Amino acid sequence: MEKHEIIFETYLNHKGLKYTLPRKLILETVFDLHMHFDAEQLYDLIRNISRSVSRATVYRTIPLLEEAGLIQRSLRNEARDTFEHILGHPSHAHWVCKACGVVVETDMRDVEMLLQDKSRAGNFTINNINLQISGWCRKCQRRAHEPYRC
Amino acid sequence: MEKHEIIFETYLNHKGLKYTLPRKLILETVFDLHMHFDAEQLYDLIRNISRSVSRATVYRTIPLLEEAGLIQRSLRNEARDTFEHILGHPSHAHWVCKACGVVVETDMRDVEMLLQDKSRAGNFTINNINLQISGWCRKCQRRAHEPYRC
DNA sequence: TTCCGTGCAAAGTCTTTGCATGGCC
DNA sequence: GGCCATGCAAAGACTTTGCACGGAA
Repeated sequence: MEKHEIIFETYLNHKGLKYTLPRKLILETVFDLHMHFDAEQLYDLIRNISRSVSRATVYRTIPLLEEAGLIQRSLRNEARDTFEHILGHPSHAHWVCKACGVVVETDMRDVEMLLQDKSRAGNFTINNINLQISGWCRKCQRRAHEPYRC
Repeated sequence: MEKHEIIFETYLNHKGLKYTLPRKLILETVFDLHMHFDAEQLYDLIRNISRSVSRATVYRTIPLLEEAGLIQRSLRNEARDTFEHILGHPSHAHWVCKACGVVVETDMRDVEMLLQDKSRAGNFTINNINLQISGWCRKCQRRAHEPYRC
């Protein structure tokens, strides 16, 4: 049994809930997926595996995964809430290009150390960090210097 | 005329759009408000001033303010998109307590400098930075050490 | 028996859009 | 006239919920 499964099952037990097949399928799909996702994408992927998981269950399971510390809310894409799994995923920043939309992730352990210091000073216990930088990527640089991109 | 007005009007002109009264009221309300807001709150506030601005206009103006670089999307609160104005507002981090929901802002110019270095290395032009740290505040510390908050 | 889980469809909430009107150049 | 702005109401897009059935302890 993989680590994320153990965590999820432990979490569910603590809450008096059960590690059922639909929940198992959702968890596995999330951890097979090495990218951001939204509820609909998750639902589609699971549908490919099994017809027996409903959209409602997907929506109901997402907050559980969040509470268990396995996924976190991420950049909002268009109108949809998006998430990413965070187990064994070192802290990273998202650099989002406002012109072409490309998202690049970079390590941010240095930033994290800085924040850990601050959190000690402020008596705050960090659970997770979400750092998003928007601007213009190398390719779109030129456009960034125009007054307003039209 | 205040700085944000000049910026907005200039932006609108560049796009061939007009700095109308509803847009003026919305802009002013946003800059009078020193906190995060969502479309509905903004609409309510403007309603107190004038009956003559519709919800649709508020929703249509928000993306313009965003494009003009005057506001930015922020933490998503419940189901609503939220924003904050960013002119003359030094970069700051949001510390969000997962237990009580309190949000504290702190300076993050040091983090910003670090990121500026990285952006130069990666040939990325930063437009703005959104840093959100979730965890538990001083008061809710104890709960943070329980296995799962119920 | 009791409590939890799930699917389905309906309801809800926030946001976007179509259309007709009205103003400005 | 041509273009843009706006209100209103309708439509859309996601997400949440009510309800009834089914299953495990």
